[in-house]
Amino acid sequence: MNTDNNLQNYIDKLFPQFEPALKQVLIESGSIKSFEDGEMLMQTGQNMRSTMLIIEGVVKLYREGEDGNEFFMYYLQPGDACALSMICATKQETSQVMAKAVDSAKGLLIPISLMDTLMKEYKSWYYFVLETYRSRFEELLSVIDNIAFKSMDERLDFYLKKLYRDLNNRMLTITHSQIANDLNSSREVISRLLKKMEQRGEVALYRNYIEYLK
Amino acid sequence: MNTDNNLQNYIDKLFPQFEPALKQVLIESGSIKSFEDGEMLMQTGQNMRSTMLIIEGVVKLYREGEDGNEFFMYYLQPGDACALSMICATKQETSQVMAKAVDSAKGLLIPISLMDTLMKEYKSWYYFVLETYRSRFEELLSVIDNIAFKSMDERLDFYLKKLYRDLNNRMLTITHSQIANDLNSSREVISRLLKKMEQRGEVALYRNYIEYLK
DNA sequence: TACTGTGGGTGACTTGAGTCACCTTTATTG
DNA sequence: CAATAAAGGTGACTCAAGTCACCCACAGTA
Repeated sequence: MNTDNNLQNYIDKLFPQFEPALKQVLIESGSIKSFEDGEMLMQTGQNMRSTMLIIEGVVKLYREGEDGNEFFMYYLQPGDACALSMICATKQETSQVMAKAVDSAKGLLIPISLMDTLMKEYKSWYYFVLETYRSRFEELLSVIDNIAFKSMDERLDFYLKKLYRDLNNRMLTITHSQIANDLNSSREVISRLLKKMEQRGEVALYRNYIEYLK
Repeated sequence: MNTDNNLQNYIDKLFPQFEPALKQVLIESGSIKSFEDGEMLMQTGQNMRSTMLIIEGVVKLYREGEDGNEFFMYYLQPGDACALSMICATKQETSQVMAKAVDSAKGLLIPISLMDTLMKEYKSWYYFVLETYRSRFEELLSVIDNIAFKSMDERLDFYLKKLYRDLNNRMLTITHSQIANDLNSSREVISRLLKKMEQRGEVALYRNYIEYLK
């Protein structure tokens, strides 16, 4: 299945802005790796040997607290790259975050040894990397806004909206305790806030999923 | 005062890793700008025409809430660069944060038109930029850790420790309400927590300044 | 069908932190 | 020196959010 042809298709579709020579290098040197539903792509403290471009599925990025808490940061979509893997790869640093596949996902692994050359030789790669940094940085800033300035009900609404947009589906298959986990809150609190949202007609609640109506 | 000779000294001292040719370019194309105590170097929404290296003083980075709240993120020291100005400069984006001079500060402005060339031509610049991204990204992650997982007293301790380390002085000339501002809390809360820290012998409290003892 | 595990609901309670009102101390300045 | 402003202290109150205990509903399965 993972023929060169297959990879070529992915790259053409997801990275149309890359120049042909760059695409060729990626096809020759990159390798596809598949991840099962819920599998970790990256763990806190893990050493990084390659940078990764997401080509299928959705990847969830978490920050891990000292006591094992998880805190959801953002999703990566096909066409996105892990900003941290790019930065850390160059410096041989270890990961500061956890990445988990939502459903199953596929990534294109690029050996770190290539990074310097790609940056130098291919303008479209250079801009892609900068844009990756910029958008992840902004995403982090909006995360900070939320936890610094907003209360739980606003954060919950923001979270559901992000879920709806990033997964492009009003039916959010998620349980209350998963949400509580992602927001570092507790199930009861989330349940109560969801009920209030339902009373305001912003969501409809079902077992194991939520319909987002805003 | 701002002779080429002066700038040469700054660059030699703060960026010894830069190759001579790069230093020469920076001297020829950069310009020094001075900021007074408390002056803004950057405002939310402002357009960026140049990237900035800090060469004197300390710069405080804030995130601004919708209702005008400020939330302190981190300090920049001489030898640091503003990561956001680097990223946004390339994309002609507007600033997402506020930067304020602590005491007086000096910055070396580099026109954005130079960025692409510098990245391509000078390896030491390229690594400098990547390292800037990486360290700011990590700083943001630790900010998230703090507000997501920690309670006010831990955040206060973390804040004071950062102040002590970054300004390299146990005597922290800051008022309780300034701290409250930076942590997006209120003066009374900070005063009470400080008093508890004092009782544990972790700080000594005076009018207008705090001695950090840990 | 009865058993069991998971998702979700709910009332009662606790607590960290923000707010309000009002006070004292200290520094500045006309 | 009196007036004023800013820094800081304190008790009382409020409230969002976390915790505890216990409940029911539903689905899978033995």
